Amino acid sequence: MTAINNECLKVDKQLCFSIYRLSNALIRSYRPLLAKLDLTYLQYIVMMVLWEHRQATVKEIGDKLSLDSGTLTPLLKRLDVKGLISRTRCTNDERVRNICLTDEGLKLEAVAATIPEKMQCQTGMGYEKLAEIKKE
Amino acid sequence: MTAINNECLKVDKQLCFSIYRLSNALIRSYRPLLAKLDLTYLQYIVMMVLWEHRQATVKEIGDKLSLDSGTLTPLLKRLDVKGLISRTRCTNDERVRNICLTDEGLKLEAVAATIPEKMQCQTGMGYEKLAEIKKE
DNA sequence: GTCAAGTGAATTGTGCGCAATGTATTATTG
DNA sequence: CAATAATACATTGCGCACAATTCACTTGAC
Repeated sequence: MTAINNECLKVDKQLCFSIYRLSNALIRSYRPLLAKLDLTYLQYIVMMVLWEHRQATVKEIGDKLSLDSGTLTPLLKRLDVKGLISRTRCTNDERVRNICLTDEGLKLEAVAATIPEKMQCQTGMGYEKLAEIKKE
Repeated sequence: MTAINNECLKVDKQLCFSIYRLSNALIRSYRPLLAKLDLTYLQYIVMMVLWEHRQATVKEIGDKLSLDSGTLTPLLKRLDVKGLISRTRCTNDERVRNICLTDEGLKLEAVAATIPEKMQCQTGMGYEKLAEIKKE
């Protein structure tokens, strides 16, 4: 009953907020599984890139995940402290960091491999529908 | 060619990560519009609850948005500092905070009302598809 | 009334997200 | 070759998310 009362200004109608809430909820549901690996969800995603490519630069990881160095640098330091990766400078181009899996990081893939199937109630369904929305 | 090489452990196949990335991208696209209101996306969402209900307790806002007091308390303090809300204690139950719009907070609705239509390229389409996925 | 349990917020600490800035290092241009 | 621009990270600072803890207050059992 106000001057405005715009339906579009109601939370329940917001597509963006629905996706935001869903994203939080999904990551939350990963948490107990990932606790066994001592990884956060984003750390798990970064490890996934490395399990697939064995090594990568910070920029390559950032491009792949749409994340910048402000997010990745501290995260990679934490993975380094955990002993899962090494962060050496490239000899050709000293600006570049070469992120490599350690043996321990490599071994973790076997443990992580059990996670997707435990989450498969979410994954596998609805994926095609997502692809459409993703195009914006 | 490793022992594991699980397709499910590839980032591109991850439904959760697609949603996470989409959520970040959508909120990023709101940022320039919200900068004119001096609000973050989450502050905008909380204001939306208040524009609709005029007042609410911290718990009510938290239930509506699936957020806890650890997130809301500092956010509400910032809205208070901006002069958009007041945070009084309930007289019946001193534990409860009553969050109310100020006149300035109320006025902001008129400015905010222009945002949904500017974002309507995203909103309005794909909404039905989302509803399916949201059910999990 | 008194004690125990429950509830609503606030606090603390860790880890993102991201803009803005800084710092080497490399590439380019005149 | 020197000056400039571009590149790859690192740093800083703010604002979420959320688990865990604490505090104040209320309610319920006796």
